[in-house]
Amino acid sequence: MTASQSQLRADAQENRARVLAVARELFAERGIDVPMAAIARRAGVGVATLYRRFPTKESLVMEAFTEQFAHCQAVIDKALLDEDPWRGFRTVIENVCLLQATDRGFTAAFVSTFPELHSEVRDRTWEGFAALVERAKESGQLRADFSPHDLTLVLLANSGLAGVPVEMAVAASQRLVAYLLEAFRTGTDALPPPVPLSLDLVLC
Amino acid sequence: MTASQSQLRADAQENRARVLAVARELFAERGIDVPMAAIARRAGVGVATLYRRFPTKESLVMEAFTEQFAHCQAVIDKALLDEDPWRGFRTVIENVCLLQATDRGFTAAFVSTFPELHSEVRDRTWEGFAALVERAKESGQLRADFSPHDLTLVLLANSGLAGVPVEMAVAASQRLVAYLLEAFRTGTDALPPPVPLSLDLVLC
DNA sequence: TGACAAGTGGAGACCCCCGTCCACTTGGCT
DNA sequence: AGCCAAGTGGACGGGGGTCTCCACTTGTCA
Repeated sequence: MTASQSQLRADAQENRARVLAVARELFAERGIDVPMAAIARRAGVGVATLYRRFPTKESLVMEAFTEQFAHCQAVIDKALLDEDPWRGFRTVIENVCLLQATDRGFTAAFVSTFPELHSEVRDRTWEGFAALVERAKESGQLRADFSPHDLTLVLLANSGLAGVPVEMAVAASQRLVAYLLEAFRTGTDALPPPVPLSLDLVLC
Repeated sequence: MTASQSQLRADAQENRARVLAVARELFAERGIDVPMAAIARRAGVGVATLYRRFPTKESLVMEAFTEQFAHCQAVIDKALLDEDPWRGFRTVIENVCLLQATDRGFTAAFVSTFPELHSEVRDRTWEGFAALVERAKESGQLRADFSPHDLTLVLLANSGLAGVPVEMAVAASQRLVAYLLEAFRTGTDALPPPVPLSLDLVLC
């Protein structure tokens, strides 16, 4: 029991965890633009504490979203094990888009922390997805001119929905994904119902 | 020749025009978040001049994008006159998405100035598009479960591409639109080529 | 229990934004 | 030519963001 996990004092360790939890909450709710002061306030600590644990805002963002990144990776890995190539492909797109629609900060965190520490993760993800695409094409269920780059296209498009209230964003995302999957495939399915989006909603 | 267009002094009139031109440029290039000071600087005037002509930033945005709004309206009106319902429908979506991909500030301007002065324009646009949808459905070329709200969905999705460099955004937008139109229709077309988007590009 | 390193919070330095104020300049009319 | 209202630009107030500094508190270990 010398250093169960780190040499942080017990109270400090607890504070750190609470900050991280609050950060995840607020980032998901309001995006990564929430002020550090807001996170500190809701966590019941001063800003200094926050900066002592996370030297920069970006490092906090990075740490806060690590589990989401891991989740994505897991989704892809699991999909590769699926016996039905199309179902694997579809599941990846659906899950990632759902995550994106649910967690407001996800995309921004993804891109803002991407170039740095995660290049290996990125490569692994990319390879995994490329393999998934290949499999799905070979099985004849995915159109031949689909490009792995289209994943980015989907992600970018789906990120455009981030502005609307969460439940709407989720519904809208589902419909968008359904449309796109239909275009990607060679069959036809029923779409989820239309979402009564209004342009007034786009900014907060 | 008493007051050819306004009672502004000649030099003031020229300054105003230059400010407006510069604003359009910068808004298109960098989005509506460009500082007023940047616009003033590039236009070769002081900020005061800028605020004298446009009491608030929003009014400048509004005025700068009026022609784009009008363009949208014109596109819809013209499409309603098209003898081929599907082509009209498709053209509207393609044109508006192209505008959106080309002009970085467009979407933000659209939504940020929408609630106020343009509600009548909005309604007219909406009605026009709804009619377009109806026509295209009746002709059997547009799927029956397409909702006019899906226009907003398309616009939101397409706005997600705003972050990447313009040429890429245009290409990406074209591919996205092609995918979506394919899903909206009942036929099949060749897609434009894949765009080698990388996630690193998303933020500037 | 006491000493001290580790931890803390709030004030404030620094920066960037919108919008205003005011002393100075300049176009246009007589 | 000369007057003056119209026009101008830069300094500045106010707000909000990130991150730092430092005097004070608190957990921990002997």
